[in-house]
Amino acid sequence: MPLDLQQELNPEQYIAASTINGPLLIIAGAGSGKTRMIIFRIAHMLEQGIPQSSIIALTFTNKAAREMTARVRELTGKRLSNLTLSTFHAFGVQVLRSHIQHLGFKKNFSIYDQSDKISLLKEVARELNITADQVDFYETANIFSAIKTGRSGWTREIESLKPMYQEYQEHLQVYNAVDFDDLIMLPIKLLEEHPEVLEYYHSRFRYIMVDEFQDTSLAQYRMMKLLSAESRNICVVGDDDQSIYSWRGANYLNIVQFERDFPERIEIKLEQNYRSTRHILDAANGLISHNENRKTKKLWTGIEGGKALELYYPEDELREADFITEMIKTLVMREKYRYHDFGILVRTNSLTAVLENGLLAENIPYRVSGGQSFFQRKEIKDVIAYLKVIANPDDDMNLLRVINTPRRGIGKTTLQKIRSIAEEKKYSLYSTISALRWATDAPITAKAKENLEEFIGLVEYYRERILTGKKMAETTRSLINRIDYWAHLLQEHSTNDKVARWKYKNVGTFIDLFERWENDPDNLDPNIYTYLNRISLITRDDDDQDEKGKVNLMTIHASKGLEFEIVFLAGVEAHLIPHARSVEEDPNNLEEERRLFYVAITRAKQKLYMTSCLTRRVMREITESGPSPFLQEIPAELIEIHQPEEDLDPEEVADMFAAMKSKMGK
DNA sequence: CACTACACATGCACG
DNA sequence: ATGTGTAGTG
Repeated sequence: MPLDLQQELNPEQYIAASTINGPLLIIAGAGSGKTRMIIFRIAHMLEQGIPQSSIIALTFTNKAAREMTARVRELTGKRLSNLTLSTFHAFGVQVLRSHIQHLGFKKNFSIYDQSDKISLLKEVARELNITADQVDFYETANIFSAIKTGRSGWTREIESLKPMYQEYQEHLQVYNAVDFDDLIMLPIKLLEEHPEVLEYYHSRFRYIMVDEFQDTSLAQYRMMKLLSAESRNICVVGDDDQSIYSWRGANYLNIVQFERDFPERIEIKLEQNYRSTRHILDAANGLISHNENRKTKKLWTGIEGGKALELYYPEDELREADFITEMIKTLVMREKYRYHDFGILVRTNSLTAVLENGLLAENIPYRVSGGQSFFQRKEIKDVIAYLKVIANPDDDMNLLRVINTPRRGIGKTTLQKIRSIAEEKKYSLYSTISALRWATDAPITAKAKENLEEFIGLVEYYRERILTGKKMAETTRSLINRIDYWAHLLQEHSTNDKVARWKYKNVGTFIDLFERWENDPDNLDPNIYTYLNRISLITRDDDDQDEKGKVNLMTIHASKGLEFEIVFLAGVEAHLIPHARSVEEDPNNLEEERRLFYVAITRAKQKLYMTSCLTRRVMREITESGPSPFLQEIPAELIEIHQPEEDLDPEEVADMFAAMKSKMGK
């Protein structure tokens, strides 16, 4: 049955979905049916006879990519093995897998995440005799990222970090490892410096789409521009008002740049909102109109009426949690809402703990997104580190992680000696150790040498088996037994074997996941490299078990793209939103903070409750808290304000104090 | 020389 | 709560 685009879409969506040639800029407001339009656009292209292999659609998260693939498959009923629908980073990995040898890396390269990166920086600092109190590694990592992606250059104040940067880059090369920024920058390098690579991608991808365009970085923009240089069939979809990732390099000015680079573009605005009531939308419009750097647009909705927004002033964060849980219970009971109809949004992750406690105390089922991802857990990272060393023995960071996990009698002194040899010869640790086996004058004790040989033997034995690509999960299980990881956990948590058991269970779950992936018939290329690349790209918001029947607790950032019948926005306070640190860093961030508030409001379909605490405990200290200045930018008639109770007599204060104390005690 | 226990500081806004 | 650095032990 052919698609009837005109029937399925509104007039603007229809033009957006049916215009497939030439550059196209789509400004899609919150809740305007953007994803649906994209799905139909892809389906329409396929129906027009464009081969799957010519289409590439780039998204921001794996989750979005997965959902879109599923929906296109559903709509077209086609198998989509040749359609490229992935994140920029996953596409980058794909490019590197095929062409990285041009850049002096081997195909079995490791991908370093933020924590690997920081370990490497520490290692580099050690070698340059820089101590931890001289540099902030976290900050340095961010500076290096900005340098690498071309967001900033070497200014005088950071010039002293230059040797460290060079050393960092050299180490990556020796370890045959790339960091997250390299996943974008190295493909750009390949496209720019190797004409045959550029030609290959030009002839392959004739139709390019980019979703969440407002969140693309300068580097990603360059990549996408390179890809579309020849065909000029480039469609970008975004909303400048929802650009909230500038700290990760996102630059909504790419929208302006696009208009310059593609003057022949067609521009379409999707302004009908299908999500929220008038009240909510008017509040959002009122707020965002205070931003100066934006494309003018006016969202409208056909959903009339609705209720006013409500603002409460709880005494402190414990009362805030009480208020929210009470309200949820009441609404579930009286108005037959389900738990999954509620979203509780916060500006920072640290605010979730108290709210979580409140939900727990009231037996309200909930799920938190964010926090540590499964793959970031220590015990999982240990197993992954073994696999990474097996896949790429030159990967020093992961080798250092596993060489003494569990303890095998290879201590500081021995390692220090090997490190200095490795550094001198510009070898990886693994090759240094391997070479040491034959050396008669090795400057290490016989015992240490024996231990090292045993370790190398272990890696080699498992490497051989894993690289066959058969029964990899089973082999991993055997490895975990062989090193007696269970004993290691027990010893590490000698006071609390519950923790040890829990962690061991996680390891089991990880291997089961690996096994399922390995045996998936849709998986065309089950080998250790593709698996490691895949899990390196998984981020925290990617768990797709969208559990029904649970209240959703998350940061505003994590809520982008989601919607809830009822939204609670907690901590609507002066130093939290706009976040003090953000504005302090750069006053221009104020507009981004406002966009963040805008995103929060527009998640709500029917009702928005906001809470602003009078006092809040931040790291031991109780601080006074004022309401967020953004509240005044929402038209007053849209908000119902519940003033705090004032002039408490001393007795009441004492009672409150006691109540607070007893709460904190549990 | 490896390993343990203990003191001590940090907690890194958002992925 | 967590990691990191250090002094003491076998």
